[in-house]
Amino acid sequence: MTFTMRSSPGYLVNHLGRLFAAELQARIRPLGLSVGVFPLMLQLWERDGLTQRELVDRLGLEQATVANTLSRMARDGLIVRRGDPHDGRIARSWLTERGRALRAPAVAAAEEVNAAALSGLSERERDAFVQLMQKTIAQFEGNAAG
Amino acid sequence: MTFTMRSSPGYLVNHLGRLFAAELQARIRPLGLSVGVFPLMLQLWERDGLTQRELVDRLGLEQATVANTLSRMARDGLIVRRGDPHDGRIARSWLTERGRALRAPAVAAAEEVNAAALSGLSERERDAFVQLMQKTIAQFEGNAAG
DNA sequence: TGCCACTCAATAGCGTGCTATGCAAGTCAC
DNA sequence: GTGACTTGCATAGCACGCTATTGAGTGGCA
Repeated sequence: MTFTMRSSPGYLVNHLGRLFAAELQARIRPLGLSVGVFPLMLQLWERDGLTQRELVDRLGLEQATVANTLSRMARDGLIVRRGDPHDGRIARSWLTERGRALRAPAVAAAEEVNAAALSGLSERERDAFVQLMQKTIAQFEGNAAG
Repeated sequence: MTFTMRSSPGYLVNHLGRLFAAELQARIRPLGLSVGVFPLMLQLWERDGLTQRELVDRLGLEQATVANTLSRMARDGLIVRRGDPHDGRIARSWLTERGRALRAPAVAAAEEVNAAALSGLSERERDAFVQLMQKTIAQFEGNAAG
């Protein structure tokens, strides 16, 4: 059994990830969003005023990555960062009006991308696909920490 | 049906891609390789002396990405680039001895990552997973060009 | 022959991820 | 209360992907 890219799960998942990201990028760019900020926005739309640490824990990104992304988001007027009155180390991120207003169109865009990408699969296959990914992610995160 | 990250194929595939990449990175770093060069090395191990254009076509990356990656590979002594004697525009990439020697351990590392990642799935599930990814990739590439 | 269009590759500039490091603020031991 | 540890965030520097632009070489055609 020789190793080939086209049958390597690692390669396939990365390649597919790029395709998804490019498609989403194209659809949310007109809104002034980009793929990197999207997961952060999802969290903040859910609940405002999170700390950087909380975002790191929820998203599985590194602290430095979140710090950089928040900086861009602040620069682009999606959020404002304000210190916590009780703990001087903490900076909480709050959506601006503009950031808040993007929720519906952005989520719609993401749903469109998902639907288009999986349009060649049956309902059953789609569910299986999602479950296989969740299971594999759990496998990774079950090992070394999370 | 509300939108959630944990059930969004796009988010899952990207998250899983990062996990795979991190795991592979950790295993091939001791060899002096990184995840970005890996697909290019696979092509060159298969056949030496490819042009940048040929690599772009085989890998579905942008020309600029391949150019940058080849530069790093040359800097790190994995390849040498030599012009084509018949066409002055073309630069072909040739593996160095060192680059050539890394094939076996690098492929072994990738196979280990795949095996570890999918160790929680049955044989049947693994096959289904790979097929679902191939099918979804084909769906994407079937649309706008390839 | 001389020009134009095309192709190939390099480069600039940026987003998004990482590791490593530093600093300021809080906390705990004593 | 002081010193040491911990926690939260920022920054530097790099890999790796992208778009856009540039420049050099080829080839066709008037």
